Amino acid sequence: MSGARKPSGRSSADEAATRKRGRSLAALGYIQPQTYEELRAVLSSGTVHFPKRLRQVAIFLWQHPSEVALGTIAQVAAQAGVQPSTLVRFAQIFGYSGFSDFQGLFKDHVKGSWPEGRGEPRAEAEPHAAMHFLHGMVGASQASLGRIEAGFDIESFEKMVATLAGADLIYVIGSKRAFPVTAYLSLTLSQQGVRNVLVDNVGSTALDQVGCIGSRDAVLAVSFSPYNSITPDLVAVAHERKARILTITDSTFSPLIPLSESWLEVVESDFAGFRSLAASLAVGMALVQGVAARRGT
Amino acid sequence: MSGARKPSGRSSADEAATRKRGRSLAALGYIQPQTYEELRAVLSSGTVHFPKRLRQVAIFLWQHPSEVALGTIAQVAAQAGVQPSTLVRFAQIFGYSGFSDFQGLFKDHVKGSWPEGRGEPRAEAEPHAAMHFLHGMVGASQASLGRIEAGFDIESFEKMVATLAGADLIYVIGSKRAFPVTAYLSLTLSQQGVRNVLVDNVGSTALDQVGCIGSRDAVLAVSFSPYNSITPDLVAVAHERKARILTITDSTFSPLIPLSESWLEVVESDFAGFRSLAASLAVGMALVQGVAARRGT
DNA sequence: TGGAAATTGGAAATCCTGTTCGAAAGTGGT
DNA sequence: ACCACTTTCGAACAGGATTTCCAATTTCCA
Repeated sequence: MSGARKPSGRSSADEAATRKRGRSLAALGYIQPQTYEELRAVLSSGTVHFPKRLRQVAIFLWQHPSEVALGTIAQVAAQAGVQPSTLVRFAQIFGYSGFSDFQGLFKDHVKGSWPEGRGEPRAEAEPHAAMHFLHGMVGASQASLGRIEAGFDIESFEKMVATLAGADLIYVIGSKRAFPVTAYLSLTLSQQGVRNVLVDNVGSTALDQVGCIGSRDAVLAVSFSPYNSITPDLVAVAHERKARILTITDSTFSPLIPLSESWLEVVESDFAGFRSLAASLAVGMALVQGVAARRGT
Repeated sequence: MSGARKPSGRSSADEAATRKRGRSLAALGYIQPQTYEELRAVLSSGTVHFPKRLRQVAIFLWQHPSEVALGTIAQVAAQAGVQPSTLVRFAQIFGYSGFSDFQGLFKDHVKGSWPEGRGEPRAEAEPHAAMHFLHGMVGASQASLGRIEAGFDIESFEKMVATLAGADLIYVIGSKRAFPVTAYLSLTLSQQGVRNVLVDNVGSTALDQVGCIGSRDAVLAVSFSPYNSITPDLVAVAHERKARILTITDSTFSPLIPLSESWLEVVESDFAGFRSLAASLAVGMALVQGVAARRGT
């Protein structure tokens, strides 16, 4: 619906609005912005002096484009602190027949900025394509980080620290995307003087390594979906050998959870299919610090 | 907004659906995914075998999340090539009362991945000591990320992408703290179909590996201070063999810079001696994406 | 300060969307 | 080949969302 603007309805509504309002804002000669960037340009030009409520709307549109794109008129109005009809009026000032039409601008923008994971790797049309992706990646990382602290399971965290600190030897396990995390965990643990084994499967010796795990050892496993790596297998072996399993994973569906004594959920955002590791690393560092602090005493 | 799912409505609808469908798909025990990542985890787990139309839906959801978030049910159905009611059924299988509820998942995801004026810098007091370090680590990561975009050297970035895209084979080099970064770089490059060699020095074969570098190859080196690792040596060898050297490092004093054709400075913050890798990873991902985009044509 | 014009708030009316339901078409097993 | 069951389709219905309209309020100018 909203994606396709109907030219017929627009022009008639436009005329009607202009006729009725006489020399009001609509007559100031704003042409209908055809893209989100055009709209931003108009809003930021500063030449427009809106009355109070409409200014409020403009500010909200500026600051929360995604809310506008995703929400219904009622939701947007509530968040902006205005009446739904005010939004419609705002849209009409810019020559649109109504809010839905106007909203299409925002939807298109969000859609366009959202590189679909699908086939066509659109040739970078814009010169700032590189910056845009970097920005998106930074945004994904920050989103991941921002989610950590809300609803963080401190209890599990404390239990994990205690178990790790009490363990004889710590095995750190993770493959594919999780491997960078485990590599850094292992490095920092060693730097803190905490003995550990990074199960990296070099030489395909991982199974033999975990075959040596004893009941006084702990396993720190990191695993993300899809859970098709060897990590679940390795952890299963460790579990059979009565090691204490501690897991960092990204959903409650992880096959590691039933095997784990404690676990933490860390959800990473992605941008265009490239996933952040920022949150997992931060949580991991916190674990290492906690363990080092306990051991150090 | 739609983000707030109504628990009351959900449970009753859930029960009703389960009762009616008997031992159909809905009874297989899928719990309602609460986040988009969880949903992806389920879909990618491969354990689910949908009938034809529903599989079609699953594939479309996977490939076009933004269309789902922004469109109406009719638009989504048309693009996916199914009936609107099929989408409703799909949503109900996962325990949602209908499509609107289900769509909220996608809206939240798009909103979350959208770098937007994040609201108020919530200044909640730390209720717990363990949280303090986590908070510090998150802060360090965010500080690192925040510094990237200011003063980012787009020109160098573009040159690096061009060189990498034109290279015959890419050698990725990094030790110690930089290793997690290079490991992830190598992984994502491979996933994008870009051939590369991760010089990990397993078996102390790194020098022999770089001894094979040719003049049409490129080296992507990541190095942080103190520069006392093996990385400068390896890069020096590569430089002698006329390979094109590209560097990500954390200061202009890095010994790699004189050897490099282009370089990027990425400064990471630390907290209590634990250094973030968030910025380096974000920049690295951007590089990979750029290379994949160029090669993809 | 008075009055006219512009702006705003709110409710009613309309349009459209999402959901439900029964029938038809597939599918697999005996 | 038949039967039971699942899946898909399409239309009717219900509910919400958007728009319109008018009264109330505010602003601005004389």
